[in-house]
Amino acid sequence: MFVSGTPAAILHADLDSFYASVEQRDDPSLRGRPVIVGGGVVLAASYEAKAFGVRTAMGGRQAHALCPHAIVVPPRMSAYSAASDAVFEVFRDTTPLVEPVSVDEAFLDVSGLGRVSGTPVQIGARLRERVRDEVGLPITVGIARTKFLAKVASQEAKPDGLLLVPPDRELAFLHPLPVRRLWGVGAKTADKLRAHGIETVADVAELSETTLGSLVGGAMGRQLFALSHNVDRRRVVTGRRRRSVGAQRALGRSGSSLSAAEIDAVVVNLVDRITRRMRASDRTGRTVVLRLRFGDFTRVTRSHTMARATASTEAILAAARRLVADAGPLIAERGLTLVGFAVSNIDRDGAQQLELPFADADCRDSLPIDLAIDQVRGRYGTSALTRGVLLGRDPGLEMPMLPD
DNA sequence: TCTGGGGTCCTAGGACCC
DNA sequence: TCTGGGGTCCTAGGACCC
Repeated sequence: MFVSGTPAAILHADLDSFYASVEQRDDPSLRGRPVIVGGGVVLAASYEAKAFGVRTAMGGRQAHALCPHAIVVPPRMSAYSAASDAVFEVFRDTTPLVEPVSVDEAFLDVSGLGRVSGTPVQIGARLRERVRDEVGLPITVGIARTKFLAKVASQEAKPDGLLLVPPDRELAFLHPLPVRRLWGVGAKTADKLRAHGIETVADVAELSETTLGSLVGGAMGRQLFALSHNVDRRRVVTGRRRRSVGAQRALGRSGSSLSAAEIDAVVVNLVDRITRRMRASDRTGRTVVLRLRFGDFTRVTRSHTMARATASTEAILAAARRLVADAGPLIAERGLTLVGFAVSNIDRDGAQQLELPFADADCRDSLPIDLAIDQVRGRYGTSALTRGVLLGRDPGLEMPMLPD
């Protein structure tokens, strides 16, 4: 039996109106005034703008109607990226157990830091002070025993707040909340639940797992059942690997009139951006996904899986062009308003390439580990997998034992 | 409400294999 | 000639998140 001296304590740290706060930090004339970052669409709004009903992802025209005196500034992505790095430095200085959620948000496991750093509330308060003093940004911290409760706590505490959910108050805190607060419940699922008279977390908690599953699908049903009963066993995990790398470009109304050559130029640019990022982060991928949005705002995806993982612009561009060519009739028929690509099936071990210790020429190629396993299995049978040792950049790595 | 850019995960059907 | 069950991979779409 595992006995821990201190109860689990998880912090959810979430920067407030991140992009807009960076703009207000860097330009004092924007402080205290409604600020909108973005042009056609609101990327971020300061709390002064939010007070007028302006929301993230809202169209620019609507935002202007709600708050005509707002100051609209173009996004400065590199400034946000630098600010994010500085904030994450404070996070990692607080505890090594940091799980990034996005540029402006992370979970921190501070269980067991008690003797060194104080109570979770003291740690959270100090974190907020440091981010304000050292980076100049407001940040909200939610503290609880689980990730889900910590996240809900930070949402409740915004802006610029700190909220602890005490272990003996968890259900009282959770049950009155609207279903939208449950992780994974968006507009569609909330509508579905409302149609059955389910409005709050307490309502969800009255249903059986089977009933929930029949309403919203198996996996979602299990998740809602667990969360509504305050069961969340997810750990704070560090070093999570990205599973896809993508880029997209909205073309506006003029997109429909683009020539094939103009579309190709966009395709080349997108693929170039993606493959640069893949090489910079030492990653390779096997599946190229094309994303299209049309004049009527319907969307489709098309994908192609290559024989081996790569970060080569040439190889990925060739696959990308083929996908676009195959979608030609659809594009001609419906008119294009957005084109994007993602490369997924990212090598599980990053860009680690391994050589097989077998004689065949094409088996001596450098292969991603997954593909190497497939090749060995196909060529020599499963038993070879338990004997072999792979050679390559990591010479000591043993072949994984497979269940069969 | 007239819609950006970056991601994650789940579902479901078909092909293929044993 | 007709047939079962289990598994993996690929493709496409959808919902959701920040």
